[in-house]
Amino acid sequence: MTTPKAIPKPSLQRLPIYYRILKNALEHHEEFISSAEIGRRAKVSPQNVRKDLAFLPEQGQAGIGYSILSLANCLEDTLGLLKSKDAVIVGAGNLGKALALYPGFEKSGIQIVVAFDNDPDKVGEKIGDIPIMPIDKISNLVRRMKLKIGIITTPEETAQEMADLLIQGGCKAIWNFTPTMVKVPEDVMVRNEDLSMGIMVLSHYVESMKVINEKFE
Amino acid sequence: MTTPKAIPKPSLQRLPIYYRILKNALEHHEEFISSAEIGRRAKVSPQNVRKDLAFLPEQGQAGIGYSILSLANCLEDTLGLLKSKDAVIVGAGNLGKALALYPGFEKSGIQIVVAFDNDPDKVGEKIGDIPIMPIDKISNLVRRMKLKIGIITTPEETAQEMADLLIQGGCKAIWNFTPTMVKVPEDVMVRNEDLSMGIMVLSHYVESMKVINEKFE
DNA sequence: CAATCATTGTGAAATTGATAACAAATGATT
DNA sequence: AATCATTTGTTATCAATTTCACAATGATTG
Repeated sequence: MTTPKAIPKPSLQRLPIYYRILKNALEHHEEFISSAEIGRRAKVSPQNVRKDLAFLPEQGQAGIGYSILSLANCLEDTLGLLKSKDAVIVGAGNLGKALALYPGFEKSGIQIVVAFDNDPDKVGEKIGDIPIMPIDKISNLVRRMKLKIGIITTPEETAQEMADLLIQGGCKAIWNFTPTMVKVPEDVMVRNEDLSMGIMVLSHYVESMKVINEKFE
Repeated sequence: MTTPKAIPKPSLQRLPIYYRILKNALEHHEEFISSAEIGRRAKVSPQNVRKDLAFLPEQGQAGIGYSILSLANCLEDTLGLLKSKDAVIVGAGNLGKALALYPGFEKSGIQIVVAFDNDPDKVGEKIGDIPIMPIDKISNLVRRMKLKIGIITTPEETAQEMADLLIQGGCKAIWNFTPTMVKVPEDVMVRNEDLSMGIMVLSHYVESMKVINEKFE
């Protein structure tokens, strides 16, 4: 009934940072934390932290701050970290392997349950405990296992094709590590994580700084 | 004298997307492209595309659009993709290896020239052609080789330490793949690429969608 | 060659996000 | 019990970004 007002993207992207800080604080047996302290650690202004947290049902206590435990639980709920979710990786190259073995996913409740590759040498092998299957099984398996999250780390030429197969199988969220922008229906979320884009931005910064420095050197 | 007005961050982050689209169009032997078409492919409004491109020296032609070749060249210049730049990876784990071998960097003019790790078994080995050196050599080597770009893929506990060493050696841009927010001086750009953050955002989407779907199922 | 069409560049308006400011709440202190 | 310092939630303000609207421009057409 009361649509829980959608969280704006910038806020949503900061929530995982706060979550990380809270988990860390918990390990140090802290109990309460102020927006000022969260802000210091996350490099965000305290006001901004409070604004972000205002989107959550959890409330802070004036004079005290936020209960770290409650807030962390609340974030786990909001970010959907509690229910463990299964995901699939398409492309068992270096990047695919690295992601499959990335320890951070488990902490986020993500479990990679299967990988796909078209290389016959790889099919049948395993990445850790994760079996590698041929790509013509994608749709079927994704559907049968009710997987909703697909990660694409193939060469860019096949990215769209792989995305189509995943969606055909019922995937609703796609994490695309290739430089192509894959096209998806309205109801599917795609996050393009083109790594060379990141390097271009850094590259621009280093370049533009050189210009400035040349004046002074 | 005339400071070439700094490009706002949101615009800067879209430029690599446009660049990718232009390169793609070039391969299809297209010659001119309109802001509307770029926008369609990049999922950005045409006005916004024009505003972004207005930060570049390159101009479009009314009635025709932008010369794809000129604009691509201009972007290569602006993003510093022409001049090859050397970079360093700290942390020769799975992710570090995957990045070191990632083919996309070369296209962006980035060359990984050396990796560092504290594991004595890894030191002395190579990732492709890239030698792995002990971390106590970071500052020295970075300084001697005048490296400006550092990529951190160590466990999160050591991230800050590694960043400090890189900066001590003269690095001006740091790409941090650990979940920690590293602190850096004003003149150093840091890009935090916490992968588990990405998955949390997707995870949130899948969760929030479930709520909606449950109403209809 | 005039009229039309597609498309850019840009100033103004609207929206969105961030910061500042402050009343209300809470525990600590005197 | 009263006061003080701390810290939240919220409203108002400010800044950045995006969208809107349209005049200006150059190609195309009859």
